Amino acid sequence: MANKIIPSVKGTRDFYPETMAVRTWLYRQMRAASEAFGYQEYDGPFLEPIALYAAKSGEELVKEQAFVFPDRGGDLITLRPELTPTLARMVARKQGQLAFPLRWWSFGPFWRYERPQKGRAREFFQWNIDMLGVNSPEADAELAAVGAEFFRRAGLTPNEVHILVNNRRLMDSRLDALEIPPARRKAVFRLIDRREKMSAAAWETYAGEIGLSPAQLGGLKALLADERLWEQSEELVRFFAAARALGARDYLRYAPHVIRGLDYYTGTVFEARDRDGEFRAILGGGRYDNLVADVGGKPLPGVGFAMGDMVVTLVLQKYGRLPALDAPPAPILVTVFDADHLLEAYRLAAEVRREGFPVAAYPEPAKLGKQFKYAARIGARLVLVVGPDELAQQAVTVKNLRTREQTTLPRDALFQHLHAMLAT
RNA sequence: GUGGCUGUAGCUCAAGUGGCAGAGCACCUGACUGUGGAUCAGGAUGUUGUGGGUUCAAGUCCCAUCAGCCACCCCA
Repeated sequence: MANKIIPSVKGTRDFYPETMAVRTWLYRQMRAASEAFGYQEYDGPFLEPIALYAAKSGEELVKEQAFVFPDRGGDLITLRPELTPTLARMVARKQGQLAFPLRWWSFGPFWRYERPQKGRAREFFQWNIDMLGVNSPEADAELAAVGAEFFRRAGLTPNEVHILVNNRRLMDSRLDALEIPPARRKAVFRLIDRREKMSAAAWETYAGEIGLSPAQLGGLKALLADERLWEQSEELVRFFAAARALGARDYLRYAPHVIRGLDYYTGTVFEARDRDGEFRAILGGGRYDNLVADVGGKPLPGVGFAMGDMVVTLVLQKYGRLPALDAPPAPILVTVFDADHLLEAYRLAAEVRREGFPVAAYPEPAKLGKQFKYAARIGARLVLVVGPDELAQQAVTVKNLRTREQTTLPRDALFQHLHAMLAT
């Protein structure tokens, strides 16, 4: 029994119908938000050569976190840890044939060999959405607006989640002003990224370790405290103006400490969080120029974001926004009175199906009590019975499990009755 | 990859300082030889995550391992 069940692979999840319904529902909201802005769905292979990721991505993502294994021919295969390189290749291959600005979105599984924990598994689903071929703050704002649209459709309000925005070029120019050399830029970005995770003292010590002078540290702290820093960036000024016009401004907020981990972001970056800061980022994205050139295409600017299925589900649970997803497999169950009436029951089930109702038929003769109990278990609303009495009068018995009312009616009146009973 | 907590029937959990493994819910059967979620009466269930070790004796102690959770790392 239990000791014989082969365990699932670490960090993977079994999607029972209830959780599968959540995944499907998320997919539907993502689709709705994407298509509302004119984005087309696409997908790539789940298996990719490791070389695709060697070109870019964060080094750790490929070296430490990707599932890599040799296929039977000896080639190294990767279970895709992210979609962006695949997107870059797909675009590079047909660059001359595609209409830009290109708006594409996707939802599918990804794999990363990490230690599972809250909001993070080794196999997860992710929504990716990108616009390629333009380099405008307005395009950036549109992507943020798509994210906001998703939250709105999912029932998450600006009081519960927000999208924090910053711009790397802005931060670069400010760091220039502090005379922090480009060589140290990466370390300083990491420092900024970790501000809220460390104590103030530890953070300042860390700043000293990466070579910041007290004056530079002071300047940096002033930067990170300046909520109006964005007003000095023409890109961000236009970004917020466009977001306002798009009706997404209430979800957006400038946040000087948001910098994002991935190296390839070049301009505006953003991430969504629950406002209590309880969970990790719900989505993350930004402008990444030169991506397509990295895989051999012509240079092409782009902006996009990714949202995993796990954190957003936690947030939706926290705020009680997951809809009741307990739809029964079928609202109608046809019982099998006994072995002699099995085919009669099946003929009835087929007729009702042809009328357009989803119908489950009991798959073998069994006591009616057992079949009624089963009907109640699966959440069926109506139970149909054709036994000897009904057959003799060309009738069907219909029991409404909610009201417990039962009537026997002629077959030609059945459909009308079913429509009426299931209408509410 | 580093550190911490946890692991007992399908589920939630019990089993003073080591002494023959239990309850509730759920499940199955029957009362109800044409009817459900109610009631009542019965019933089945675990090599206590796995593998070693200490002991006369281990769910209970020790070691290892696996899994889950949490933090770090990284990020969705």
